[in-house]
Amino acid sequence: MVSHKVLEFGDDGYKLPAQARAPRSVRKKRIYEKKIPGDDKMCAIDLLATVAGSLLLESESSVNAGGDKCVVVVQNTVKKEFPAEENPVKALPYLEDNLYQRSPGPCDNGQCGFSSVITNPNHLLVGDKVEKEVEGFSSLGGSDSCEVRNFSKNLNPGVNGDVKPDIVASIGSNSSTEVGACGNGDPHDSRDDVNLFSRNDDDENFSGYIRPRMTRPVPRIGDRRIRKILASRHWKGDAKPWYCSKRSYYLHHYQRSYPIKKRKYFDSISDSNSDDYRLQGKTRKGSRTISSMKSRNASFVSRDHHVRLRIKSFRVPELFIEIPETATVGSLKRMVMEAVTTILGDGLRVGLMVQGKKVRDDSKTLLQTGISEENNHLDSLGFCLEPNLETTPQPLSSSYLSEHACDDLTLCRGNALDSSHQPAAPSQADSFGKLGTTDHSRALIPVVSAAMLAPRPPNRKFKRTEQQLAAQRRIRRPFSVTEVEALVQAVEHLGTGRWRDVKVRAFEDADHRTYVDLKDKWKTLVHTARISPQQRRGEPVPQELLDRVLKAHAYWSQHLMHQLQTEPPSSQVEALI
DNA sequence: TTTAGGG
DNA sequence: CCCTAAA
Repeated sequence: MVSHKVLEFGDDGYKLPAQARAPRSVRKKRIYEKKIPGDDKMCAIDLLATVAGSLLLESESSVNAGGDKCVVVVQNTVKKEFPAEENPVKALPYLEDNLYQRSPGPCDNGQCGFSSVITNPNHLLVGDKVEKEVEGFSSLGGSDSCEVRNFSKNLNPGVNGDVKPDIVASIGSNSSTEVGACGNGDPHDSRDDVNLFSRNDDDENFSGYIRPRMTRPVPRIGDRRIRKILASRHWKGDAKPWYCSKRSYYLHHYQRSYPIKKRKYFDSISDSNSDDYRLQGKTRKGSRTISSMKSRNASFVSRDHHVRLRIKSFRVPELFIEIPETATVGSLKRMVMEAVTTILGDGLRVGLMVQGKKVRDDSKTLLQTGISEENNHLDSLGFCLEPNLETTPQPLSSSYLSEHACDDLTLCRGNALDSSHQPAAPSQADSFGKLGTTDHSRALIPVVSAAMLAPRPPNRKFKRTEQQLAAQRRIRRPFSVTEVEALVQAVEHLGTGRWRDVKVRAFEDADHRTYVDLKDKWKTLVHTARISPQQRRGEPVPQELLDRVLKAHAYWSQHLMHQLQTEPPSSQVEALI
């Protein structure tokens, strides 16, 4: 028999219902062993999404909050509040700063992730199509729902030219797999930020957002966990959302930025990408801080009532790959690629959570939803990426991708490269702007855009679904006579209603046998014992064992009462046997 | 998370 | 083995 190695990538801390999604291997650990602290945070495939929202209150000038990889700007622009001819002009400087005035950052290995730009339809903040977009919005009748306009902007220092779509996965000690964006985490571009950094992180739960990250290469495969398991699911598409827990809050006042970061569930993550999120268990305090700051600075309230959010990096969920030891490295790579591609290509949609509740009504305004600087709901805002299981094809033609996505790309690039629009810090623009733009960002945009915007090719989808099913299904593992013996013995003692105990008692070390498996096996054993030997299939089970099965089954059928209590007296068990 | 049952 | 309603 060929043994398999199950490579486990990633641990986002996003948890799915164990029984529903978690790979059996993981599930088993969680259920029976419970030995690994934090293991419960493992999620199966759950894709991605680490999202951090950051609130930015209005600021006249640029805010170089960019300390991290991804930037998402959401603006709840309302038409009447923002005359078409005015908004873009105002917004542009800000955005440009945020998106492009970044240091190349620690992406020295050239592996940058992507960031997202979310903006109102009438408020395309990037690119030379602003006016057009605004006009278009006007005709939309003031829809204020946000939509993803572009999805990816990362800085790739020093690299020019075409770069193929690339996904960077960082595999850390925490098994975090992340489509990371990096390379824009440099603080140099903001003096105010520097001040922030001088601040003690332990103080007030602040963490200098723009603190330079350690230049650790994103992909770290060295300490990934490799668990040898006989069976494990590959990964499974699921409707469960991958909630994001990372959040960052930024309050910007004039030229200052006051990054406030909070972190709720990712304390265990040690990846450098998350270094600046270390605010263990201080979420509440952080919120208070925000409030106090707001009260102290009335001007924090945006004149334009914009809500600015920052979403940092979307993660690729944990991947589980089962592959024979004899497989080639190449095949392993292909498997990983396939898994990642499947995740990204299977269609994603953005979910929004406000105060723990999902906001499904896309027509609501941010104000109505409570996403506003005027209230405290900001600290409970979260985005998540979830699989788009809709069967209905999205109204986007396939050409959308090839054209519009590229347009967006072009927009980003063009703007990014053009530093002349950046009044706030031209020098910085010169320093990093030209370097940092695009290549990598561009690399990821197509992928992500495709995932976000493109309709899934029906045929391909179907095919993949089948593939997934095949990949998900655990391999069949017929019970050996030895196993049957162990099962029968355990049931004789414990009864037929305590499969968990049976598991612990007799199959503790059999990772691939869940209590459900044992229950199922018992069921088939009983059935097998009742049918004629001619009708039985598979490896024959000794009649002696089948007899015990029937005997035990009969016994426990008569002792359901006791079953819940304790084992029957050994004498009875003896008699039973 | 487990159990209990149908698929 | 899978999927899930229930507890």
